[in-house]
Amino acid sequence: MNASRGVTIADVAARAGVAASTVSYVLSGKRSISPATAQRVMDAVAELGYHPHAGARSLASRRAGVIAMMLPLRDGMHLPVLMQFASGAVTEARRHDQDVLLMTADEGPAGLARVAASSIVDGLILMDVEVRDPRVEAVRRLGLPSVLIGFPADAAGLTCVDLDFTAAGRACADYLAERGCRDIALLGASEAVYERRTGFAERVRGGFLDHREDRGRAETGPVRRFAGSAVAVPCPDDPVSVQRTVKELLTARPELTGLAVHNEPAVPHVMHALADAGKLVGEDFHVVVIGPDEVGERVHPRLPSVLVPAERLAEIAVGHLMRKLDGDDVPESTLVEPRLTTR
Amino acid sequence: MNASRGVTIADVAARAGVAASTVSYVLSGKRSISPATAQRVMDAVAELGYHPHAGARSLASRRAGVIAMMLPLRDGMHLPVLMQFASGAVTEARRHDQDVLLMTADEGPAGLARVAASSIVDGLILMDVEVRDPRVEAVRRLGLPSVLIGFPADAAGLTCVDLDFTAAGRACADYLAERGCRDIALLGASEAVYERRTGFAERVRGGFLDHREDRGRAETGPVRRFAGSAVAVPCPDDPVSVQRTVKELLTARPELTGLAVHNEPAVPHVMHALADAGKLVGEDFHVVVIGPDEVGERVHPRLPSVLVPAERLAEIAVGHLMRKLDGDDVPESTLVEPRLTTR
DNA sequence: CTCCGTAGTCGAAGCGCTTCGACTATGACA
DNA sequence: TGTCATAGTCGAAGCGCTTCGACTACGGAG
Repeated sequence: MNASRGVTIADVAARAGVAASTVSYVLSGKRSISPATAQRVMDAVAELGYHPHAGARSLASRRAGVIAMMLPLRDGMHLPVLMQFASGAVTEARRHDQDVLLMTADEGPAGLARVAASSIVDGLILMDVEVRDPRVEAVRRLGLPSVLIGFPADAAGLTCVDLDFTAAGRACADYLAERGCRDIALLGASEAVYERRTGFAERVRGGFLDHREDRGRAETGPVRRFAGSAVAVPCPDDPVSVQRTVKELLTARPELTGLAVHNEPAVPHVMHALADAGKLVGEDFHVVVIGPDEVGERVHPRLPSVLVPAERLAEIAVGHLMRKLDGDDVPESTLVEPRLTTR
Repeated sequence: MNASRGVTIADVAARAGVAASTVSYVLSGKRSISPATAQRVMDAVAELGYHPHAGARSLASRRAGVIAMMLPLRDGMHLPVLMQFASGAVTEARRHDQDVLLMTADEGPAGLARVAASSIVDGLILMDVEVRDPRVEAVRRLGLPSVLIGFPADAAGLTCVDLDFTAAGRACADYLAERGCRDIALLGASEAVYERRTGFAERVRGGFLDHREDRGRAETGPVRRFAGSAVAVPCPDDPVSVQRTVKELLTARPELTGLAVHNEPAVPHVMHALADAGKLVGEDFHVVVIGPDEVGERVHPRLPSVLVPAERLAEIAVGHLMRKLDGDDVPESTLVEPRLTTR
C-alpha cells in the first residue's frame, strides 16, 4: 500500500493473497469465485477501506457510474417540486450505485455535448423539457442514454416521463363528485400559458369531462354514476376577467356546486368572486385546484389540490435510465398518476 | 479515429501531425508550444469535437475536475436560499471548469469517505453545517479539501463561510435609524431555536446594539448620530407570548418607533400586536425582519428583510475551494455581508 | 481409466490521459 | 566559432482498473 496515494486493488489483492483480477471479479460478480476466496477478498476490502478509483474504473469499463441531471435551476419551476425531484433522483441513483452530476439548464446543448464526449456520465435526466427544446435535439444527436421529464414535440425514440394530466382532470372531477356535486365546471387557463406543453390543457379537460360518462367500477369500490353535467371554460389570468368569467359561469349554471381551477394565478380571484356571489366554499360549494400545493394553501379556506408526485417521478426516471444503461427496454412514454391532497 | 468509441487525444494528435503529449501540453498550457503548432492542435480539437475522457484524465492527473456539493435536500432549509446556492455553485464551478456532484446530507460521513476514497471528486462543499456535525469530523479525518457553509463548534483548520450576523443586526439598526427611529428594539428568538448555531443570536444582538454608539462616517455619507436608544428582548415563538412580549415592550418604552424581528414564526403575531396597539407600520412605526424574504412578504404591509445572499455565498465557497485545490491559502473564516431588501 | 466440461484463478493487455526525461534546433553570449 | 541555455517537441512509462484468454484441478460421463 502506497502511503500518499489511496488504497488500490493491488493492495487488496496482496492482502487477500490473490490476483488483482480476482478482486475485480469478486467485486463485480462477473465470474464465479469460491466462497472462501470471496470472503478473504471482502475482508481485505473492509480492513483497508478500499473504494475503487472512479476514474480508473470508468476508463477500463467504459462506465462512469455517474448520471447527469439537468435542472432548470434559475427560472420559474416550482421549487418544492424541484427539490423533491432532485432529492428523489439522488436517493434512487445511489440505490443503483450511481452518483449524480448536477447541471443547470443554461449549459444547454453544448453542456450535453461536453459531458457526453468526455464520458463523465453514462446517462442523463433532463428535467422540464419543453415542446421546442434545443437540448432534445442534442440528446438525440449525441445518442446519450437519457430520460426526459416532460414531452417534446417529437418524442419519437425518446424516453419521456410526465404527470398524467388526463388523470389529473379526472381526479378533480372525482373529488367534486364525491362531495356530492352534480353540476361541475373546469376553469382552464388562457391557452397562451400552456404553449410550452402540447396538449397539456386539453388533456386535463379531457379527463375532467370524461367523467360525464359512467366510469364506476364495481370491483374497485362503490359504483359512482355521475348523473350531473360538467363543462370546461377557458379563463384569462387577469383579476377582472377572472371575476367576470366566474360571474358569468354562475349565472349561466345556477345549479353549479363544484369548480376545478386549472389556472394558478386566478385562484385568489376565483375565491373572491365566489365569496361575492355568496358561495360558501367547503360547505355548499367545492373547489379544487390543479397546481402546486402552495396555491391551495394561500387562500382561505385552504383548497385541495392535485400535485406532481415529484419524488415518484424521479424514481421512475432514474429507474428507467438504469434499465436503459443495462441495455433493457423501457416504455417510451410513462405517465405518472397525480396525487390529490385534501386539506 | 475509432468509429464506435469517442475521439481520443491520439486522433487529435494524428490530425494535427504532432505527438499526443504535445496535444496535452497545448490543452493544459503546462509547457510552451509554438503558436503555429498550438493553432493546428486547436483546429484539430475543434474539427473533431474532442473532449478529453474524464476518467482517463482523472486517472493520469489525479484531478477529477469535479467537486462534491452536499446539500440538506430533505429537511427544513429555506428552499429559495438552497436553490440560489446550488445554482450559484454550479455556475461558479463551471467557470473554473469543474463539474458538481450532488450529494444529500443523509449520505453522511460514509458518503464522504466513499467519494474521497474513490477520487471521484477533488473537493467538497458542505452546506448547512451544524455545531455538532458528524460530517465535519469525517472531512477532517479524510483530509478532503473542503469549504463549509456554517460554523461547527471546532472550526480550527477548516475553511468556513457564513453570513455575517453582526452585520445583519447592524443593518437592521441602520435601516430603522434611517427611517428616523430614535428608540428601537430587537425582538429576538427563544434561544432554543439557535442551539445549532453557536453565538448566532448573540452576534445579531451585538450588531444591533452596537448602533448605540456613534458610527457616523462623514466620508461615506451624512453623519448619522444615533441619539436614541436600542434594546434587545428575547421572545418565545408561540402567539400568546409574542403578543404579550410586544405589548409589554410598547408599554415599557412608549417612545419606541422601530422594531427588528429576528424570529421568523413570530412575525405575523408581532404585526397583529402592533395593529392592536394602534401602530401604523410603515408610517409612524417601522419593522424589519431578519429571515427569508418570504417572511416579509407574507404579512401586510410587506416588510423589509435582511436575507442571505446565497449566490454570493456559493461563489465565495467555490472560489475558496478552487484556491485550496491549487494549493493556495484561503482565510479560515469568511463572513458575507447580508443584504437588506426593502419593499 | 481417459476425456472433457466447468469452476476457479491468474497474467497481461489495454482504456486515454498526463508527465517526465530526453532530444534537437535555435539564438545569445563569450 | 564554440558553448550553453532555452524553447519546442517527442516517446515511453505509468495512473488503477476491467476483461480476455489461458491454465489448473476436479468430477462425471463414457
